[in-house]
Amino acid sequence: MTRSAQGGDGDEAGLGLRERKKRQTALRIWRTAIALFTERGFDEVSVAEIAAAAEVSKMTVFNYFATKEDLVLGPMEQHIDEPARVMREKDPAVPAVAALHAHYVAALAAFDPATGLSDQQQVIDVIRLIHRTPVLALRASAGFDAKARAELAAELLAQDPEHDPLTAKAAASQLLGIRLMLTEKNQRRMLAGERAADVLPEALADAHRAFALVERGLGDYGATRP
Amino acid sequence: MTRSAQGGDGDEAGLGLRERKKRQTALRIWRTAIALFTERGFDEVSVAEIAAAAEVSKMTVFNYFATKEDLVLGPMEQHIDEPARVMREKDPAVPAVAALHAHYVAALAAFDPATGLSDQQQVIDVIRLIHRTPVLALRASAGFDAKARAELAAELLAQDPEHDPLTAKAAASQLLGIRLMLTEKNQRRMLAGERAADVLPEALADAHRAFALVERGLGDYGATRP
DNA sequence: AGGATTTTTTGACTCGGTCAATTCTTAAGC
DNA sequence: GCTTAAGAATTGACCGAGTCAAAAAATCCT
Repeated sequence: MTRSAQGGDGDEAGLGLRERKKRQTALRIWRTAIALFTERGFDEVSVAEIAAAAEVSKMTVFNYFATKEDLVLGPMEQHIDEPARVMREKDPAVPAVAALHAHYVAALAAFDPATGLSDQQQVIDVIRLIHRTPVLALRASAGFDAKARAELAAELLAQDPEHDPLTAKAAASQLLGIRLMLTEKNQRRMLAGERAADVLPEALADAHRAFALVERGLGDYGATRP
Repeated sequence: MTRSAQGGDGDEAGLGLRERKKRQTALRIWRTAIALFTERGFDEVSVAEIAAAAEVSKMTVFNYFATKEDLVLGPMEQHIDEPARVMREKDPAVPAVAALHAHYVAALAAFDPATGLSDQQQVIDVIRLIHRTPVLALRASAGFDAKARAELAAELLAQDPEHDPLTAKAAASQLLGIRLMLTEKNQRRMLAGERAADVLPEALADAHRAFALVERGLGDYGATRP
């Protein structure tokens, strides 16, 4: 438990042989799993097979990844707290919608995989896998959202205790719902084979429209206009 | 005896012996499962135990309920299409927010279990079970929401093809997000032991505030006001 | 190097869920 | 009323995910 305190998080520098091997093993297992999954589908590959292909025992796989699903979703869970972080670090004079809007647009422009825009084959493979596997789709959209929503709501409340908890949760729900929806649309287009750069313009326009909708409200949406 | 129409059982009139027995078996299994779950927890009861207690075989349980989770969540899945139905049947001049707002308020006033307000012990037991069991909570909030959102978005689009799909999905996401949040708050208060009638006033006030927020938008929520 | 610590492996186990074949029950035809 | 065909329910065997305890192998520290 003594974490040799030298060196930052810089990939593998000065980490000790044990630590380095652990990372290598984890990475090997993960790569093997993704390769097998993309080749034959999530449900058609057993953990035992992955273990064999990665030349470890089944238990070792579960040692590194709590569940079979985490083999696919694990790497994404680091992005969960992003919205809350954006709120925490923003200029207090900037409204919540504007801050998250700006952050999302910046992520789009940088082709951050978390927005769904990415030309990396591995990213696309994982996205396809999630979309093809109901149980993964469920945990991806729901599991994340629940945690992210709670954190964002907590952050909103912490910043402005004048607001009541219900409003904070409602705001968090709306803001994250939009994000999720935009990301899903981008992902669908990437899966359809488009290039990220080609999708970007409409993705930006979509983001503007969607965030504006949240900012100004639904109004009389859904009613026939005279 | 052609069609033995005797039997004032209401539900099961004129259904044939076989059909009646099936329903009885399903009901017996369900009741047994809920009883065992509430007594000892979802994860601490095996399907084999439920089968034994209900005096059927394990296979028969899976015959009536596709998965163990469905033993708890199954009965709720009928309410999924409610929002889409409300939209379909509403006066075209009424905005979407207003229609769903009104419908939710009416459901609250009627102590519809789907709103979280209910004094029935069995309903509360199931709610507690879901809140206590992560995997159930996930499927309850997420699995439903995904399907309901898709249906509502489709209905919004069908009614007014002028609107673009993205806006429809965003609207559906916001409207259902609010519903879910309000319901969760009600459920938490019921689990805390309050009576539905006592919770109702604040639940109504919450609903008004939350739907108003969706109607008018977040605006500059989260920014420090001068 | 050598002992301590941690990781990996092994093998056995539980539980959810599926499958195929068999038995039992019910509905219907004679 | 008896037989027969259709469906349920059961049985038992099976698979995969995930857990556990203890043995075995690797790494770390002095």
